[in-house]
Amino acid sequence: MAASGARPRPDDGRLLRGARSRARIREAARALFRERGFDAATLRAIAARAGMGASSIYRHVRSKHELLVLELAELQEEAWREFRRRDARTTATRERVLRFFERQHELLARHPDLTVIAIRATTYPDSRVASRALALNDRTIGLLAEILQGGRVRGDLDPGVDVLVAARALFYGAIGARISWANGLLSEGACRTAIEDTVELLFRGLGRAPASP
Amino acid sequence: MAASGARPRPDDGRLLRGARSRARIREAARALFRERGFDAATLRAIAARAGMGASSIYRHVRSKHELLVLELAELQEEAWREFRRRDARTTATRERVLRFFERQHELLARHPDLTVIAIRATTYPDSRVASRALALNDRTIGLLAEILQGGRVRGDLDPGVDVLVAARALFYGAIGARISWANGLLSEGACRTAIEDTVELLFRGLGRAPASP
DNA sequence: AGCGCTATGCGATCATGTTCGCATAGATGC
DNA sequence: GCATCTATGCGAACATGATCGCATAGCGCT
Repeated sequence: MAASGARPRPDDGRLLRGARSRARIREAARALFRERGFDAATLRAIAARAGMGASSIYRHVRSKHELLVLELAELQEEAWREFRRRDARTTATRERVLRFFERQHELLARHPDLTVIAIRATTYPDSRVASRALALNDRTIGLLAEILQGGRVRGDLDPGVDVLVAARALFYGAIGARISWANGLLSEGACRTAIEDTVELLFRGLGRAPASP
Repeated sequence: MAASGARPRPDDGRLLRGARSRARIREAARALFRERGFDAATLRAIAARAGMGASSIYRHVRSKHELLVLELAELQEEAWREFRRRDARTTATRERVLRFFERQHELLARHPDLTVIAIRATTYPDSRVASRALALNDRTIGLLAEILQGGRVRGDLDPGVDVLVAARALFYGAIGARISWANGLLSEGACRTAIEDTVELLFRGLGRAPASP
């Protein structure tokens, strides 16, 4: 593992070689994930494309799922950039939330496979991978909470709600729709509609009596 | 596969033997899942306990995950029985929903492993398994929708809400909390609280203006 | 140059879910 | 009773993610 201990010379030739190898591995993995999907992208194939033996990959990565997490982190970054580029803090909170899910969905829809496997990664015994996947989720939940909080201080939302709980509910509602979509039970449009419906529902609430404590 | 073609004699000795084998396999699988967890319950170990070779299992089951689905279906049944036993249709809808999640959680808490793997099963390439796992989810969503619908006709709920959307939101909210719990990020109590909070939130709604269309 | 040390790489090997070809036993038809 | 068919079972083999022990190379130190 390259990340441990003191590293006096960052220009150590070996470390540079390692960094280049890591880059090649990630590139190969990304390409193969997109070409064949996660499961069909064999470690041996990734290794071959990266120009090395399969076992060498484990010098740089703890498991195949870790490669996935790296890829997911990048996708998340991309979705966020796109969202932030167009986002205005003054927009109605509900709109902002909807826009966010739109951006996210735009990206995930291009990689249905990864969407599903991301969820799978969350269920793996290797707690390293699972918690990193969950951390990604938490980041998204955090962003949603931030949006909601903005709305709350602006008086856009019921001040009594816990924004974190709400953000979680929104997030997992979206996940649920995407699982169905990724399994072919929902068309892409229906998935988007389902997410919108969930947002709508959360804003309106189920109860008849509105602000009854 | 035993389920195909005509079966003139249901007392066919071979079929009986097959049925007994299936029963042994399921019993062995259940025991080992609980003793060691799904991943650590090797197919070869299951086979050994069932008194047969590993490959023979595949005469009765399409994959290891199918054994899981069988087990999950049984757990679901158990949770429902318990819920129905104590449920009264006249109770407040929110209470009923909370009680349902309580029963479900009681059971799942005894099998944290299965909780997680059930989600994983939902992400599997073998669409047979994935859709069966999803079907179980849909059943639960259906029950929740039924509860909500009962509340709606009784005037307990805002008549404008789509009970199915709401049921899904509730269900996936619970799933989200359980994923965190199963990964050790949430204590069991915190998981229950999180689910309750989600229910609470859904009933109250985020928006400030209550019944605005 | 020589000696350790560490990062990297590799082939053999393992564990495990799954598939395959073959064997057996029970049923059916003649 | 024999041929045939089918449900069941088995051991060998396969694919693949992961591990292990050993080799190599680049670095620092003397």
